[in-house]
Amino acid sequence: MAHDGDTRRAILDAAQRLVQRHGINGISFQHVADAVGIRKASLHHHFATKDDLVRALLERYAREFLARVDGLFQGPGDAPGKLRRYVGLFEATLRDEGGPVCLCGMLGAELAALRAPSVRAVGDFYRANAERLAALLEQGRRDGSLDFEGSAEQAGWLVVSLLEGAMLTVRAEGGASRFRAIGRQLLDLLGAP
Amino acid sequence: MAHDGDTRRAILDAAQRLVQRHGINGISFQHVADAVGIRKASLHHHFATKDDLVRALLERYAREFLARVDGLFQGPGDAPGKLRRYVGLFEATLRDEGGPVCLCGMLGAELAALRAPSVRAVGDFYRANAERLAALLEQGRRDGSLDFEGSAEQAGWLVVSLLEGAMLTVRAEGGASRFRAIGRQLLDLLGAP
DNA sequence: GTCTATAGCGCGATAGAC
DNA sequence: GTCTATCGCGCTATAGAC
Repeated sequence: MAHDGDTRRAILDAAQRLVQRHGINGISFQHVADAVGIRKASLHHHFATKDDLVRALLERYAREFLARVDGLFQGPGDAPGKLRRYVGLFEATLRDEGGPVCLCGMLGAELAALRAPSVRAVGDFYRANAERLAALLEQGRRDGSLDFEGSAEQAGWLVVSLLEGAMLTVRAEGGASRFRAIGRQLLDLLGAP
Repeated sequence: MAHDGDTRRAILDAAQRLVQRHGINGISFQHVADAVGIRKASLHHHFATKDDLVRALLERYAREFLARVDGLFQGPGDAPGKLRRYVGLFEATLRDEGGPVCLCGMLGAELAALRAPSVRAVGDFYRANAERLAALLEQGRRDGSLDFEGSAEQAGWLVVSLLEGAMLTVRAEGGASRFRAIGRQLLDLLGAP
């Protein structure tokens, strides 16, 4: 590799894909090294322990995903349209080869294998999404483009839990088309036109 | 042990608790044997391979959970009340010590580690729940005790995905109280009084 | 920064005594 | 049916040459 940063990025890319499919307990340094095309010892040079790798994966994933969400929510369009495209962010992941799910959905299931800082990072990711959704839902309800009962804050948490859960369940039954149908049903329940 | 069936049941009980907390990739025969108080080799006498153990766990879990659902849905009460108690079935699991989740929610995340028959068993569990929920939701909408947009079938899938997802996400952020709040929000969105 | 080699341990699974 | 002992392998992590 020409630059050290290139190898580091290649490792994170390969590791993320593998964890999204198999989980952190389902992969090893050997699997990641094989996918990158380097030796196991070289991987340890960039990430000394598995925990270091997990923390780097979580940091990058949350930063990039939330940047996309902010770009979407702060851009033009009404609340229902933004919600549809938000669901599309998850759906795009699911359509990739090998049935990957949201990194934080997978690690949420394997929470017992994570150290406290990573547990917090997973929870922070859920919370950051729920808060952004709550603001969007409240705005949509105020301007009349959405119509639903209950608090926008709890509705935001419901949307996060639903999308994380749907990514996991549809791999066993229904696939991406079922995920799309669940996304449409969610918009129906939130009173989107 | 007096009867062989007692040991078998003790193994299944211990293994289920461990898998619900750590996942199938997060436990070993050694962990299960320690929890039961027998040796690893004795465990292999009852379940020759890990796959045999997983299949037995799935068979028993689905049978017992769906029996509870059927008893609930076929009993007295209106649709909103039955839905509330259905959510309570999941909530009861979550309140136990050590943060266990639905066995099939956990195994849905670790689907890549399962053989085809177990993958089918997980999908069948989701489907069985979604179908029972769809019938209940449709009945509630017809008798006016529920009020929501979209197809009851898709709404059933939404409820399953939401509850499986919420069990996983609230372990990282919010705990059982957040799960209850999400359950209430779901009933709001479905037009329950 | 990448490599070969290896330490030290836990894993699933099996053999065979009692 | 439960046990001790062990096989062969994969794991995380490290040492040290290049």
